Amino acid sequence: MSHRSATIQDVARVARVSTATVSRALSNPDLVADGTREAVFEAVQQTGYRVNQAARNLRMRRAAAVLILVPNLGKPFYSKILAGVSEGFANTDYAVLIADTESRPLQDGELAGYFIDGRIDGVISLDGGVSPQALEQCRRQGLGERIVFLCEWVEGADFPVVCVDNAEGARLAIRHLHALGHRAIAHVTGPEGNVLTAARREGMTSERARLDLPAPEDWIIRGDFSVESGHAAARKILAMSDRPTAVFCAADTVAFGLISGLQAGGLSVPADISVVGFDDIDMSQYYIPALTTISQDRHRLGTRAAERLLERLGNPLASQGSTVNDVIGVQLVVRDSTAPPPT
Amino acid sequence: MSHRSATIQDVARVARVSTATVSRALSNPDLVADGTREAVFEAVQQTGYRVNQAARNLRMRRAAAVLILVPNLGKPFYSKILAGVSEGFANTDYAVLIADTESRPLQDGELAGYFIDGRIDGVISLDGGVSPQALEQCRRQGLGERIVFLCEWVEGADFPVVCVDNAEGARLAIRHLHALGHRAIAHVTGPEGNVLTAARREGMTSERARLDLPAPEDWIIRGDFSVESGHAAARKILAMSDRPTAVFCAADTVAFGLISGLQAGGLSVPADISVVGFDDIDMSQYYIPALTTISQDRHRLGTRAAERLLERLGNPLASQGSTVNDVIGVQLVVRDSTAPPPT
DNA sequence: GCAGTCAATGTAATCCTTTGCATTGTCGTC
DNA sequence: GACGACAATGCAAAGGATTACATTGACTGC
Repeated sequence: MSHRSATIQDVARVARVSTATVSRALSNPDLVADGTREAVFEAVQQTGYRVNQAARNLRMRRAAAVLILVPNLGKPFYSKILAGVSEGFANTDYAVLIADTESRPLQDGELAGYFIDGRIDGVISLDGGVSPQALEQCRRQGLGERIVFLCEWVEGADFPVVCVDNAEGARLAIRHLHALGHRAIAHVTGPEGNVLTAARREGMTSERARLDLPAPEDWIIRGDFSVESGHAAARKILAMSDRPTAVFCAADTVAFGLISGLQAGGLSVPADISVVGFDDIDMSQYYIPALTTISQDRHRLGTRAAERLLERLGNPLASQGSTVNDVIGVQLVVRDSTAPPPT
Repeated sequence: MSHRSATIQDVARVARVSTATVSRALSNPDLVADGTREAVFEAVQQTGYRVNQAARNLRMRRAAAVLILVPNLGKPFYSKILAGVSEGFANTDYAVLIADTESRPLQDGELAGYFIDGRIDGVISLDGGVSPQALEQCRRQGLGERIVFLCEWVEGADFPVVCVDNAEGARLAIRHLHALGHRAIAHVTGPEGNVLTAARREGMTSERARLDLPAPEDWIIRGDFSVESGHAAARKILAMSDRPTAVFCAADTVAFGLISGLQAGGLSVPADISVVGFDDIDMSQYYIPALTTISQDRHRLGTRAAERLLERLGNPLASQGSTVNDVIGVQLVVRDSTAPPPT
C-alpha cells in the first residue's frame, strides 16, 4: 500500500530479472522465454504495475493521442460522428482529444505546435476552416501524413478526406421533389465559404438545370446550418410573390426552423409547401411532420476517419502523396414533409 | 531546418545559460534577471523551441489531461455541456479527453488505471452509472479529490456534484400544469436506476400529492430518455380508458416522441393533451408545437464542473472531505405545448 | 573590513521506459 | 573439440524537462 505506484524496477526486482526483460515481456512477449514471461506477468499482478505513459511517450517520441477538431460541439450533427471516431480508437492505445474550434479558434502555429510539443500524433479535422497557412506549416514539418479531414475539407490542400457525396445528396433531393411534380424548388444554403455549402448548392443547381426547372436568384436563400437561419428563411419565402412549392435545405436543423416558420406564417407542410433536409439527424424522424431528408451514416463516417488516420500513423510510408478520398454514399429517406405540390 | 525539434538544451546553448535558467525563465519568469529572461525568450524564438510535454509530464508526475466520461456522445443533450467543459479548460494546459461509456464501458479498475499510468489528472463524469467499486478503488488510491460528477451522480458515493435542481424542475412543471387547470397529470420517466429519473419522478409525485391530484399507478410510464420511449408512451396513453390531460416528460426528447405518437393517434397537442419536457435542448423551441419545458443552462453546467475540478486539482487540500454541491437553478419555459385542458 | 543576506545562476539528480549493444550459455556441425 | 549461430538476458544510455542543493557575487550593517 505504498503511496508511490509500482515502476518497472519494482516488477524487475520481484521477478528477479532486469527491467529490459520486463519491458520486452510486456511489449514483445516472444522475445523472452516462457518461464521468464510468466514470472514477469506474475510480478506485474503482484505489484499492480502499470506502464507510465509519460515515460513511455518520452522514450518512444510519440504522444499516444489524436486530436479531433470540431467546429461546434454544440451542434447535434457532430455527436454521432464523434461517437464513431471514439469507437474507432477504442481498441488502440490512442487517447482522443477533442477541441471546439468555435469556442476557441486555433492560434497561429498552434496545430503544428501540438505535434511538436508531443501532445498529439495525428489530427482528424471536422473543420474545413483550418487556415491554409497552418496546414502548410504542418506539411513543411513533415506532418502531412498525420492529418485527415472528415465531412469538411480545405479546398486546394491535398489531405485525405472522408466525407459523403454531398452533390449527389442534393441531386437526390431535387429528383425526389421533381418526381412528386414540383417545378418551383428553392434552396436554403449553409454558411458562405463552407465547402459543404458549395457542394450541396452545386448539386442542387446543376440538377435543377438538368431538369430544366426555373431558377430565379432569390430562390437561393443564404443560411448557416442553424435552426434560426431556417426560421429567417421562412419569413423571406412567405414574403415572396413568386413562391416556390418546395424547399431543399442544406441541413435538417435548417429545415426544422423553416417548417416552424412556415407554419407560423400560415403555410402547411407538406400540403402547401414541401421541405427536404440534409443529414438525417435523430430528431428528424420524430419531427412533425417527419422530415424527408438525405441520410448520411455519421457513425460510419467517424469510424472510417479513425481507420484512415490509424493506417497513416501506423505506416507513414503507405499511400504517400496520393490522396485517398473516401466517399460514403448517401440515401434519400422519404417521410412526411414532402408531397405533390398544391394544385 | 533540422528534423529534430529544439530541446531546452538548444535554447540554453543559444542563450548561453544553463537549462535550469531556461526552465525558470519560462515557467517562473520572476526568478531570473531581466536581461537573462530576454536572452532566453530571444533564443526560444530563434530555435522555435516548444516544451516537450512528455518530458515535463514525466518529471512533474502529472498528465496535463482530464477525462470526461459521457454516457452517450450521440445524444444532443450532451453536446452543449461538452462545449462548456471544453471551454472551461481552454485557458489551462489541460487536454480534454472524452470517452463514451456506452460504446465502450469502463473495465474493472480502468478508471484508477488511467490515473496510475499517468494518462489523466482528473475526471468529470456525466455518467452516474460508474461502478461503486471503481470509485472506491480510486478513493483508496487517494484519487477522491480528482473526481467531479456533472448532471448525474452516484448515490452514496461522496464526490462533488454539479447539477441542476431536478426535483424543483419537476415541481415547476406540475405547478404550471396545475395552474392551467390540469388535474390529471401523467409522467414518462427516464431509465430505471438513473438518479435523474428518481429525482424528477420524486419531484413530480411529491408536488402532485401536495396539490392533492389523482395519482393512479399507470400514469407513471417507464421511459428511458429516448425519442422512441416517448413514442411508445404515446401508445400506452392512447390505450388508456382513464386518460390524463397532461404529461410531464423526463426529457425533451421523450416529449418529442410522445407528441409525435399522440398526434399520429389523433390527439392534438396542446388542444387535447398538454406536454411538458425537461432540458430545453436547442430543438425544443422549434418543434411544432414549440415545447414547454424546464430549461437548464447546459453550457454553464459544463464550465462550472470544469472550474470545480480545476480548483481541486490546483489545491488538493481545499474543501477536503466535504462535498460541495453545486446546484444550478432551473427555469420553466412556457411555449406552445401546454394549454388549459379540454372542457 | 567582515559576517550575513539575498538574488541569480549553475550542477546534477530525478522522473520511468525502451532499446542498442554486450554477454552468456546451448547446440549443431565439421 | 573448436567454432559459429542463435536464443535469452543484462547493462547502460538515451529521451527532455524540473528542481533541490550548491555556488557565486554584490551589498548591508556594524
